[in-house]
Amino acid sequence: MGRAPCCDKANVKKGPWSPEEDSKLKEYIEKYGTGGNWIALPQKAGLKRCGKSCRLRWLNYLRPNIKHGEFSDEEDRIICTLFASIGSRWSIIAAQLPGRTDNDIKNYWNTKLKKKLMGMLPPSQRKPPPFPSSHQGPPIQSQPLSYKECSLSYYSPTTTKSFSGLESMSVPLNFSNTTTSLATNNPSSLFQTQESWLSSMQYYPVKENLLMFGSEGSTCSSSDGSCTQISYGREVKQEEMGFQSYISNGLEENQKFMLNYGSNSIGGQNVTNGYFGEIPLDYGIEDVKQLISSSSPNCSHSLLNNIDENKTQEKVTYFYY
DNA sequence: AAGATGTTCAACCGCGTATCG
DNA sequence: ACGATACGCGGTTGAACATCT
Repeated sequence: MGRAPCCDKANVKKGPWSPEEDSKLKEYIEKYGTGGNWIALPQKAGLKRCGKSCRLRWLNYLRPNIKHGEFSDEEDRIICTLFASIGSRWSIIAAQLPGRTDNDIKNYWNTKLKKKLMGMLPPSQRKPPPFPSSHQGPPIQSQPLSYKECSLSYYSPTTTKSFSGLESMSVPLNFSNTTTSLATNNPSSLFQTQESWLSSMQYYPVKENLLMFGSEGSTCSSSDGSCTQISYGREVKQEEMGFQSYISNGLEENQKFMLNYGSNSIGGQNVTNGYFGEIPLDYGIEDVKQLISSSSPNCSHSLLNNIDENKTQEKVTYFYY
Protein backbone atom coordinates (compact mmCIF):
# COMPACT_ATOMS: atom_id res chain seq x y z
CA MET A 1 0.00 0.00 0.00
CA GLY A 2 1.39 3.34 -1.02
CA ARG A 3 1.75 6.43 1.01
CA ALA A 4 -1.18 8.77 1.28
CA PRO A 5 -0.87 11.71 -1.08
CA CYS A 6 0.21 14.94 0.54
CA CYS A 7 -2.71 16.79 -0.97
CA ASP A 8 -5.85 16.29 -3.01
CA LYS A 9 -4.23 15.74 -6.38
CA ALA A 10 -7.47 16.26 -8.23
CA ASN A 11 -7.88 19.79 -6.97
CA VAL A 12 -4.39 21.14 -7.30
CA LYS A 13 -2.85 22.81 -10.25
CA LYS A 14 0.35 21.40 -11.64
CA GLY A 15 2.92 22.61 -14.07
CA PRO A 16 4.57 25.98 -14.50
CA TRP A 17 3.66 28.81 -12.16
CA SER A 18 1.96 31.88 -13.53
CA PRO A 19 3.12 35.37 -12.52
CA GLU A 20 -0.15 35.77 -10.61
CA GLU A 21 0.51 32.66 -8.58
CA ASP A 22 4.04 33.80 -7.94
CA SER A 23 2.95 37.15 -6.62
CA LYS A 24 0.23 35.59 -4.47
CA LEU A 25 2.70 33.24 -2.88
CA LYS A 26 5.38 35.88 -2.48
CA GLU A 27 3.02 38.39 -0.95
CA TYR A 28 1.58 35.88 1.43
CA ILE A 29 4.93 34.62 2.67
CA GLU A 30 6.37 38.10 2.99
CA LYS A 31 3.36 39.09 5.01
CA TYR A 32 2.72 36.05 7.16
CA GLY A 33 5.71 33.77 6.69
CA THR A 34 5.29 30.10 6.01
CA GLY A 35 3.79 29.51 9.42
CA GLY A 36 5.79 26.34 9.57
CA ASN A 37 3.09 24.57 7.65
CA TRP A 38 3.46 24.31 3.92
CA ILE A 39 0.49 22.01 3.58
CA ALA A 40 -1.93 24.60 4.87
CA LEU A 41 -0.24 27.52 3.16
CA PRO A 42 -1.69 27.29 -0.36
CA GLN A 43 -5.23 27.39 0.94
CA LYS A 44 -4.50 30.37 3.14
CA ALA A 45 -2.75 32.11 0.28
CA GLY A 46 -5.58 31.37 -2.12
CA LEU A 47 -3.55 29.07 -4.30
CA LYS A 48 -4.70 25.85 -5.88
CA ARG A 49 -1.34 24.30 -5.42
CA CYS A 50 0.15 21.51 -3.43
CA GLY A 51 2.07 22.64 -0.38
CA LYS A 52 5.16 20.94 -1.61
CA SER A 53 4.87 22.76 -4.88
CA CYS A 54 4.61 26.08 -3.03
CA ARG A 55 7.60 25.26 -0.93
CA LEU A 56 9.66 24.36 -3.97
CA ARG A 57 8.61 27.45 -5.85
CA TRP A 58 9.49 29.66 -2.94
CA LEU A 59 12.81 28.02 -2.17
CA ASN A 60 14.01 27.68 -5.72
CA TYR A 61 12.69 30.81 -7.29
CA LEU A 62 10.82 33.36 -5.22
CA ARG A 63 12.69 33.76 -1.99
CA PRO A 64 14.99 36.74 -1.71
CA ASN A 65 18.67 36.66 -2.64
CA ILE A 66 18.33 33.81 -5.07
CA LYS A 67 21.17 34.00 -7.52
CA HIS A 68 20.32 33.24 -11.12
CA GLY A 69 22.60 33.04 -14.08
CA GLU A 70 26.08 31.79 -14.75
CA PHE A 71 28.09 30.02 -12.15
CA SER A 72 31.49 31.49 -11.47
CA ASP A 73 34.73 29.55 -11.66
CA GLU A 74 34.91 29.72 -7.93
CA GLU A 75 31.48 28.17 -7.64
CA ASP A 76 32.54 25.50 -10.11
CA ARG A 77 35.49 24.66 -7.97
CA ILE A 78 33.45 24.39 -4.85
CA ILE A 79 30.87 22.19 -6.48
CA CYS A 80 33.45 19.88 -7.98
CA THR A 81 35.42 19.57 -4.83
CA LEU A 82 32.43 18.93 -2.66
CA PHE A 83 30.96 16.50 -5.13
CA ALA A 84 34.22 14.59 -5.14
CA SER A 85 34.09 14.51 -1.41
CA ILE A 86 30.49 13.96 -0.48
CA GLY A 87 28.75 13.02 -3.69
CA SER A 88 25.35 14.24 -4.70
CA ARG A 89 24.46 15.86 -1.41
CA TRP A 90 23.14 18.86 -3.22
CA SER A 91 21.64 20.57 -0.23
CA ILE A 92 24.95 20.49 1.58
CA ILE A 93 26.76 21.75 -1.47
CA ALA A 94 24.17 24.48 -1.85
CA ALA A 95 24.78 25.52 1.71
CA GLN A 96 28.29 26.48 0.68
CA LEU A 97 27.07 28.63 -2.18
CA PRO A 98 24.97 31.52 -0.95
CA GLY A 99 22.10 32.28 -3.26
CA ARG A 100 22.25 28.98 -5.07
CA THR A 101 19.69 26.29 -4.56
CA ASP A 102 20.23 22.60 -4.47
CA ASN A 103 18.05 22.23 -7.54
CA ASP A 104 20.14 24.79 -9.39
CA ILE A 105 23.36 23.09 -8.53
CA LYS A 106 22.00 19.69 -9.38
CA ASN A 107 20.85 20.89 -12.77
CA TYR A 108 24.08 22.72 -13.38
CA TRP A 109 26.10 19.68 -12.50
CA ASN A 110 24.07 17.31 -14.60
CA THR A 111 23.91 19.49 -17.66
CA LYS A 112 27.11 21.48 -17.74
CA LEU A 113 29.73 20.98 -15.12
CA LYS A 114 30.09 17.26 -15.64
CA LYS A 115 30.74 17.82 -19.31
CA LYS A 116 33.03 20.71 -18.60
CA LEU A 117 35.17 18.54 -16.40
CA MET A 118 35.27 15.82 -18.98
CA GLY A 119 36.45 18.32 -21.52
CA MET A 120 39.49 19.04 -19.39
CA LEU A 121 40.77 15.52 -19.71
CA PRO A 122 42.88 14.23 -22.53
CA PRO A 123 40.69 12.20 -24.91
CA SER A 124 42.11 8.90 -23.75
CA GLN A 125 40.89 9.57 -20.25
CA ARG A 126 37.52 11.02 -21.01
CA LYS A 127 35.74 7.84 -20.25
CA PRO A 128 37.58 6.30 -17.41
CA PRO A 129 37.29 2.59 -16.87
CA PRO A 130 34.19 2.00 -14.87
CA PHE A 131 34.87 2.17 -11.23
CA PRO A 132 33.49 -0.91 -9.61
CA SER A 133 30.22 0.40 -8.40
CA SER A 134 28.37 -0.78 -5.40
CA HIS A 135 25.85 -2.70 -7.40
CA GLN A 136 27.90 -4.16 -10.19
CA GLY A 137 30.31 -6.96 -9.76
CA PRO A 138 32.07 -8.07 -6.66
CA PRO A 139 32.94 -5.71 -3.92
CA ILE A 140 36.31 -4.13 -4.06
CA GLN A 141 37.24 -5.60 -0.75
CA SER A 142 35.68 -8.90 -0.12
CA GLN A 143 37.70 -9.12 3.03
CA PRO A 144 37.77 -6.04 5.15
CA LEU A 145 41.19 -4.64 5.48
CA SER A 146 42.63 -4.56 8.86
CA TYR A 147 43.01 -1.14 10.27
CA LYS A 148 46.70 -1.38 9.86
CA GLU A 149 46.25 -2.23 6.23
CA CYS A 150 43.55 0.24 5.59
CA SER A 151 43.71 3.50 7.34
CA LEU A 152 40.58 4.82 5.67
CA SER A 153 37.62 2.59 5.88
CA TYR A 154 34.10 2.37 7.03
CA TYR A 155 33.95 1.42 10.56
CA SER A 156 31.03 0.65 12.71
CA PRO A 157 31.71 0.39 16.36
CA THR A 158 28.33 -1.12 17.00
CA THR A 159 27.93 -3.80 14.42
CA THR A 160 29.73 -6.60 12.72
CA LYS A 161 27.49 -6.70 9.69
CA SER A 162 29.22 -6.55 6.39
CA PHE A 163 29.05 -3.27 4.56
CA SER A 164 27.41 -4.50 1.45
CA GLY A 165 27.48 -1.78 -1.08
CA LEU A 166 29.85 0.27 0.91
CA GLU A 167 33.02 -1.54 0.22
CA SER A 168 34.12 0.99 -2.27
CA MET A 169 34.90 3.19 0.66
CA SER A 170 37.59 0.85 1.76
CA VAL A 171 40.21 2.90 0.12
CA PRO A 172 43.50 3.03 1.87
CA LEU A 173 44.57 6.45 2.81
CA ASN A 174 48.14 6.27 3.71
CA PHE A 175 48.91 8.83 6.29
CA SER A 176 51.99 7.09 7.44
CA ASN A 177 53.50 6.31 4.06
CA THR A 178 53.21 2.60 4.45
CA THR A 179 52.58 0.70 1.30
CA THR A 180 49.14 -0.61 0.71
CA SER A 181 47.42 -2.55 -1.96
CA LEU A 182 43.95 -2.10 -3.27
CA ALA A 183 41.84 -3.94 -5.75
CA THR A 184 40.47 -1.12 -7.76
CA ASN A 185 40.77 -0.45 -11.44
CA ASN A 186 42.82 2.58 -10.75
CA PRO A 187 44.05 2.50 -7.23
CA SER A 188 46.78 5.00 -7.67
CA SER A 189 44.49 7.71 -8.87
CA LEU A 190 42.02 6.94 -6.19
CA PHE A 191 44.63 6.99 -3.61
CA GLN A 192 46.03 10.15 -4.95
CA THR A 193 42.73 11.91 -5.05
CA GLN A 194 41.63 10.80 -1.66
CA GLU A 195 44.87 11.94 -0.27
CA SER A 196 44.96 15.20 -2.13
CA TRP A 197 41.45 15.99 -1.13
CA LEU A 198 42.07 15.30 2.48
CA SER A 199 45.41 16.95 2.49
CA SER A 200 43.78 19.99 0.97
CA MET A 201 41.63 20.22 4.01
CA GLN A 202 42.82 21.66 7.18
CA TYR A 203 42.15 19.29 9.94
CA TYR A 204 43.38 19.19 13.41
CA PRO A 205 42.24 17.82 16.70
CA VAL A 206 40.28 20.24 18.75
CA LYS A 207 39.29 18.01 21.55
CA GLU A 208 39.84 14.43 22.37
CA ASN A 209 37.15 13.19 20.07
CA LEU A 210 36.66 16.15 17.88
CA LEU A 211 38.42 17.25 14.76
CA MET A 212 37.87 20.59 13.19
CA PHE A 213 38.04 21.09 9.48
CA GLY A 214 38.45 24.44 7.89
CA SER A 215 38.92 27.38 10.13
CA GLU A 216 37.03 29.27 12.64
CA GLY A 217 34.06 31.43 11.97
CA SER A 218 31.07 30.31 10.08
CA THR A 219 28.26 31.69 8.10
CA CYS A 220 26.02 29.63 6.00
CA SER A 221 23.00 29.52 3.85
CA SER A 222 20.87 26.83 2.40
CA SER A 223 17.94 26.39 0.19
CA ASP A 224 15.52 26.95 2.98
CA GLY A 225 17.45 29.73 4.55
CA SER A 226 18.27 27.70 7.58
CA CYS A 227 21.75 26.82 8.48
CA THR A 228 22.46 23.34 7.31
CA GLN A 229 26.10 23.77 6.86
CA ILE A 230 28.18 21.00 8.25
CA SER A 231 27.80 20.90 11.95
CA TYR A 232 28.04 23.13 14.89
CA GLY A 233 28.23 20.97 17.91
CA ARG A 234 26.50 18.10 19.49
CA GLU A 235 23.24 19.89 19.70
CA VAL A 236 22.96 20.42 16.00
CA LYS A 237 19.98 19.13 14.12
CA GLN A 238 20.32 15.75 12.50
CA GLU A 239 20.29 17.25 9.08
CA GLU A 240 23.19 19.46 9.99
CA MET A 241 25.18 16.39 10.72
CA GLY A 242 24.75 15.18 7.20
CA PHE A 243 28.32 15.98 6.44
CA GLN A 244 29.56 14.45 9.55
CA SER A 245 32.57 12.33 9.53
CA TYR A 246 33.53 10.01 12.24
CA ILE A 247 37.21 10.00 12.38
CA SER A 248 39.04 7.69 14.58
CA ASN A 249 42.64 6.78 14.73
CA GLY A 250 43.47 8.35 11.44
CA LEU A 251 46.40 10.44 12.28
CA GLU A 252 48.42 8.47 14.69
CA GLU A 253 49.68 5.01 15.10
CA ASN A 254 46.94 2.51 15.83
CA GLN A 255 44.42 5.01 14.73
CA LYS A 256 41.62 4.25 12.35
CA PHE A 257 40.35 6.75 9.89
CA MET A 258 36.75 6.69 8.97
CA LEU A 259 34.50 8.93 7.03
CA ASN A 260 30.79 8.64 7.29
CA TYR A 261 28.75 10.32 4.65
CA GLY A 262 25.57 8.73 5.83
CA SER A 263 23.14 11.17 7.28
CA ASN A 264 21.97 9.21 10.18
CA SER A 265 24.07 6.29 10.96
CA ILE A 266 27.42 5.55 12.34
CA GLY A 267 29.31 3.46 9.91
CA GLY A 268 27.14 4.51 7.04
CA GLN A 269 24.91 1.51 7.19
CA ASN A 270 21.88 3.41 6.14
CA VAL A 271 23.50 5.18 3.27
CA THR A 272 21.23 4.63 0.33
CA ASN A 273 22.51 7.06 -2.18
CA GLY A 274 25.26 9.52 -2.72
CA TYR A 275 28.74 8.34 -2.46
CA PHE A 276 28.53 4.73 -1.62
CA GLY A 277 25.16 3.66 -2.76
CA GLU A 278 23.76 3.98 -6.19
CA ILE A 279 25.73 6.26 -8.41
CA PRO A 280 23.44 6.99 -11.27
CA LEU A 281 25.56 9.57 -12.98
CA ASP A 282 27.54 8.61 -15.98
CA TYR A 283 30.54 9.88 -14.18
CA GLY A 284 30.48 8.89 -10.58
CA ILE A 285 32.25 10.42 -7.72
CA GLU A 286 35.37 8.45 -8.23
CA ASP A 287 35.45 9.56 -11.80
CA VAL A 288 35.15 13.11 -10.69
CA LYS A 289 37.87 12.68 -8.17
CA GLN A 290 40.04 11.37 -10.89
CA LEU A 291 39.07 14.21 -13.11
CA ILE A 292 39.86 16.73 -10.48
CA SER A 293 43.18 15.17 -9.68
CA SER A 294 44.31 14.46 -13.20
CA SER A 295 43.13 17.28 -15.38
CA SER A 296 45.09 20.37 -16.18
CA PRO A 297 46.92 21.94 -13.29
CA ASN A 298 45.67 25.43 -13.83
CA CYS A 299 42.15 24.26 -13.51
CA SER A 300 41.52 21.04 -11.77
CA HIS A 301 44.37 21.24 -9.39
CA SER A 302 43.09 24.52 -8.19
CA LEU A 303 39.77 22.88 -7.60
CA LEU A 304 41.30 21.13 -4.72
CA ASN A 305 43.74 23.72 -3.66
CA ASN A 306 41.50 26.68 -3.67
CA ILE A 307 38.62 25.30 -1.84
CA ASP A 308 39.90 25.99 1.59
CA GLU A 309 41.72 29.09 0.56
CA ASN A 310 38.71 30.77 -0.83
CA LYS A 311 35.73 29.31 0.78
CA THR A 312 36.09 26.80 3.47
CA GLN A 313 38.46 28.91 5.40
CA GLU A 314 35.42 30.80 6.38
CA LYS A 315 33.72 27.67 7.49
CA VAL A 316 34.18 25.47 10.44
CA THR A 317 33.48 21.83 10.47
CA TYR A 318 33.45 19.63 13.46
CA PHE A 319 33.74 15.92 13.15
CA TYR A 320 32.87 13.78 16.07
CA TYR A 321 34.01 10.31 16.65
C1' DA B 1 12.12 26.17 -44.11
C1' DA B 2 11.16 22.35 -41.47
C1' DG B 3 11.82 18.36 -38.98
C1' DA B 4 15.11 15.96 -35.92
C1' DT B 5 17.96 16.08 -32.22
C1' DG B 6 20.07 18.02 -28.19
C1' DT B 7 19.99 21.01 -24.07
C1' DT B 8 18.19 23.35 -20.21
C1' DC B 9 15.78 23.85 -16.09
C1' DA B 10 11.39 24.20 -13.49
C1' DA B 11 8.61 21.12 -11.44
C1' DC B 12 7.12 16.65 -9.90
C1' DC B 13 7.59 12.28 -7.39
C1' DG B 14 8.58 9.18 -3.86
C1' DC B 15 11.30 8.06 -0.04
C1' DG B 16 13.66 8.73 4.44
C1' DT B 17 13.43 11.19 8.51
C1' DA B 18 11.80 14.38 12.10
C1' DT B 19 8.17 15.80 14.86
C1' DC B 20 4.06 15.68 17.33
C1' DG B 21 0.06 13.92 19.70
C1' DA C 1 6.24 3.37 22.06
C1' DC C 2 3.76 4.10 18.10
C1' DG C 3 1.29 5.89 14.27
C1' DA C 4 0.15 9.96 11.56
C1' DT C 5 1.69 13.88 9.43
C1' DA C 6 4.83 17.11 7.44
C1' DC C 7 9.32 18.33 5.78
C1' DG C 8 13.42 17.99 3.07
C1' DC C 9 16.08 15.71 -0.14
C1' DG C 10 17.74 13.60 -4.43
C1' DG C 11 16.35 11.53 -8.74
C1' DT C 12 13.60 12.02 -12.71
C1' DT C 13 10.55 14.04 -16.09
C1' DG C 14 8.92 16.81 -19.71
C1' DA C 15 8.00 21.30 -21.89
C1' DA C 16 10.34 24.98 -23.98
C1' DC C 17 14.00 26.46 -26.41
C1' DA C 18 18.32 26.03 -29.24
C1' DT C 19 21.02 23.94 -32.64
C1' DC C 20 21.83 20.84 -36.30
C1' DT C 21 20.90 18.51 -40.67
